[in-house]
Amino acid sequence: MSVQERSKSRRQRLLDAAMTVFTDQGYAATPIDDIARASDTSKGGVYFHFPSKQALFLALLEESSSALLEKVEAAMAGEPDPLMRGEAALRAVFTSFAEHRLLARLLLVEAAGAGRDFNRALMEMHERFATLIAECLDEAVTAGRIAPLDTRFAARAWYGAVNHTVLHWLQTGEPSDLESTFPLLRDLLLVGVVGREKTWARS
Amino acid sequence: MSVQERSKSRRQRLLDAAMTVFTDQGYAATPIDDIARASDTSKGGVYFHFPSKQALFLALLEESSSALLEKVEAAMAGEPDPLMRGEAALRAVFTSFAEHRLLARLLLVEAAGAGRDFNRALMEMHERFATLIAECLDEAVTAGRIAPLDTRFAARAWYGAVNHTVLHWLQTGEPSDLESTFPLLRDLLLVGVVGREKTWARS
DNA sequence: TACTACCGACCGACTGGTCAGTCGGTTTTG
DNA sequence: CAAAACCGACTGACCAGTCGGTCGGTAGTA
Repeated sequence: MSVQERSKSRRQRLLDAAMTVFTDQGYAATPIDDIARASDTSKGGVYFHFPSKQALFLALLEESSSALLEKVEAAMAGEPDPLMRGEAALRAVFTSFAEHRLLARLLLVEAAGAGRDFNRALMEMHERFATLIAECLDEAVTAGRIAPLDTRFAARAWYGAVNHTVLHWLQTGEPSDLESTFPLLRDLLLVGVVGREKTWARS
Repeated sequence: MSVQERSKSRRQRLLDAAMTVFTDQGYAATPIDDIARASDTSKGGVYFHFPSKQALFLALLEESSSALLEKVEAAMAGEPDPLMRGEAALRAVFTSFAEHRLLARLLLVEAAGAGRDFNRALMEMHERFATLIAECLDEAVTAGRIAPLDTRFAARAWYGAVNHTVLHWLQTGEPSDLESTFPLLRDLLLVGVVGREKTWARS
């Protein structure tokens, strides 16, 4: 294996370990040594790849949220209808979190209370997601599919509803199958925007 | 002032200072000495009233959320109609947060990422609020005002939407007048439950 | 009233442990 | 060999919690 490849895989190992340990113990309560041990490397190795503990956490946040965002955009790409696209986005977030508990914990729990610097980064991420939804709503308004409204605001409310539902699942484990709640939530949210009489033609 | 009175006011001074300092710097980043200084007392004094830093934070959480809950319940007490009562509850949460930024920051930001032990306490608090809403919805269903649905689930989604809206306001300061978004949010949420054709008779 | 004995509230210097970040040395690769 | 990657002992700062001590008030006594 070349040096660059080795280095890259090292870096990835570190991020993976950081994900596990940070989400298990929380940012503040996690010593760098734990990450070094969990990644089967060393403290010096961590500091070779990342300038500080904070930078490591930030990189982890960045990497994770970008991956999620890509997944969501991919899911949306297939749908021509704006409302369908919105639904697809929401569903993608849902299923991703359901599959990756740690990701959910990282983005929704740990990042929130880890300090001022992280809050800003986290909020930016939330806004990126909200923007995707808002754009769908905008298009739907333009197309006359739904009545005009403050789409950014509605998008954030949606997103908040999703987050809190996932959060509840994270903390209590209920419902055991997170994805089963998706249709419930989708209907609740969509009706709020399109009105009951036009509700999704679906089960 | 009697000894007991003095002691009680001392304790309150400590909680007030803790509120200020914790919400400013975050739980982990706040040394007890800072709270001692901010309350114009001493480290020993803090540990006389609270067995540990964690216990102090927990007491603060408990006290704050209980106060908020009482306010909400008081607001609900006046309304005979279940849907009105739900609206009143939501509005009370909204206005309380708008008036007390620090309270919002404590309950929605700091408590979230301060560690496992706190998450449980926080979740319990969220559930208490969600229960209030769910009970309104249940009554409304029984009265035939709205179609049957998983009311606990809907209540949590509502609550999440509110939280995220407040959170966004906290972090960005937009909109400058938080309470102005209440009608917007209320309509969005209520329509999701009652359907558009029955929407609140109001502006 | 005056004097004393006592006690709960409070103080802050100190301790023991922890941990982010450093640095001189070692290994691996090209 | 040179350079990049990596290691882990070490340092300095920081901080939760402790503990011996002070002080103001209160109760008991005469």
